[in-house]
Amino acid sequence: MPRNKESNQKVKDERKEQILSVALMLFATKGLAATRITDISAKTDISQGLIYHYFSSKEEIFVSLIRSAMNKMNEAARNLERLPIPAKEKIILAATELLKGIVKNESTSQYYFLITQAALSDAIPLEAKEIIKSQNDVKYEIITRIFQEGQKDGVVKDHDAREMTTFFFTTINGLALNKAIYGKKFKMPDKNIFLNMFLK
Amino acid sequence: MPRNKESNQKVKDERKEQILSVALMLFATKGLAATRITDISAKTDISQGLIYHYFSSKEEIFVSLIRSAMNKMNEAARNLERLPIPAKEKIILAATELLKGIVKNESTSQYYFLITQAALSDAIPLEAKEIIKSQNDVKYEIITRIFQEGQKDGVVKDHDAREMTTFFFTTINGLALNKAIYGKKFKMPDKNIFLNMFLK
DNA sequence: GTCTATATCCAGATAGAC
DNA sequence: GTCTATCTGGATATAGAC
Repeated sequence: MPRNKESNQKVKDERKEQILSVALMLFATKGLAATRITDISAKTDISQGLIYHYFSSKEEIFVSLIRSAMNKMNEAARNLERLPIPAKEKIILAATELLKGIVKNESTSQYYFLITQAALSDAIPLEAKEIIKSQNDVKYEIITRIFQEGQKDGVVKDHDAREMTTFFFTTINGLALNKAIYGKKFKMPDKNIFLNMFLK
Repeated sequence: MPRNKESNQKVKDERKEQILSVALMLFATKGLAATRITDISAKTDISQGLIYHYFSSKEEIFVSLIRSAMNKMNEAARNLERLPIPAKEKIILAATELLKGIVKNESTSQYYFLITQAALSDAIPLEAKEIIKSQNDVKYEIITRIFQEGQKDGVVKDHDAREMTTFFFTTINGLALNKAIYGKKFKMPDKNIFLNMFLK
């Protein structure tokens, strides 16, 4: 009965998705250690025991979220680099999309906090830390290259490109955390202030 | 025996300081929930039981740290505002000192993470959240006023002052977290890139 | 696949001796 | 003031019935 197998798989995937989405919210608002399996089970209406049918531990859920967060971000950065537009436009587009993502998409700022948490805290599965260590540089390098290209074009300021990249991501990260803290009360400031750091 | 009382008080204060300084380090690297009283007791060489002689709970230690972090920051902001120098100099001084603090002083970035954690996480004593809520605005308002003064002087860019303040602190916060993540490998970027957001 | 019940463990906090 | 020993609660993870 291949038919049944397929739909079973689908149900299984949906359950996993459901667990992951609730876990993301909880990990982002409470942290890994303070989130109990019972919290996840309550918010998903999936019994405690059943969660262990889909994931072998709380940590595995966390690692799975970190992995997909990093994949999404790197994917977006690679797509940006490939676009057939000038460097300046890429920078403006990146800033616009990232800020928009923070404002509109709940899960974006949640992902940022998850990664910050994972990178910072010792109380995090080693596997999560290693994923971040090995993949975090990807987007840094891409943006640095774009800045350098912009400098050749004469439209990007002549500071060290790598240092500008540090400001680029730390500021985005800071904003995402601020949005996570203040929620709807957070008012996104004008992106042109931000772009002043990089564009002539 | 007032003499004895005094020196007893001194020992008591020292013990409290010792507990607080270890707790700060642990809360910043593991988070509140994942830090166990036994961790604090091990690193201080103070027995578990004795810690409860000085603080009534793990949460109280945390709240105490948050309180002194907010006090220090607001104190610094107030001192800055009082200085008899032009707004532009105040802004440069603030940026310089804040970035220097992040690089030099271990505990500075630890405090930043503590506050971010406390503001973000639901798994934090209400009292800590309330301290932050009621005191966080102080430094925002001070810096906003300084930006406005600088705009009158014609040396600060004509963006909305409050929005610049948001960028000011979110970027500082982002850098502090980055420093906390990368430790000694973190290279502080040139502060002039940062100042480009605000100064003409 | 799904639930309920439970074993096991561990952390926070307390009690009580010195 | 300081320690060791202990109580107690609660959370992870498992077992076993349906």
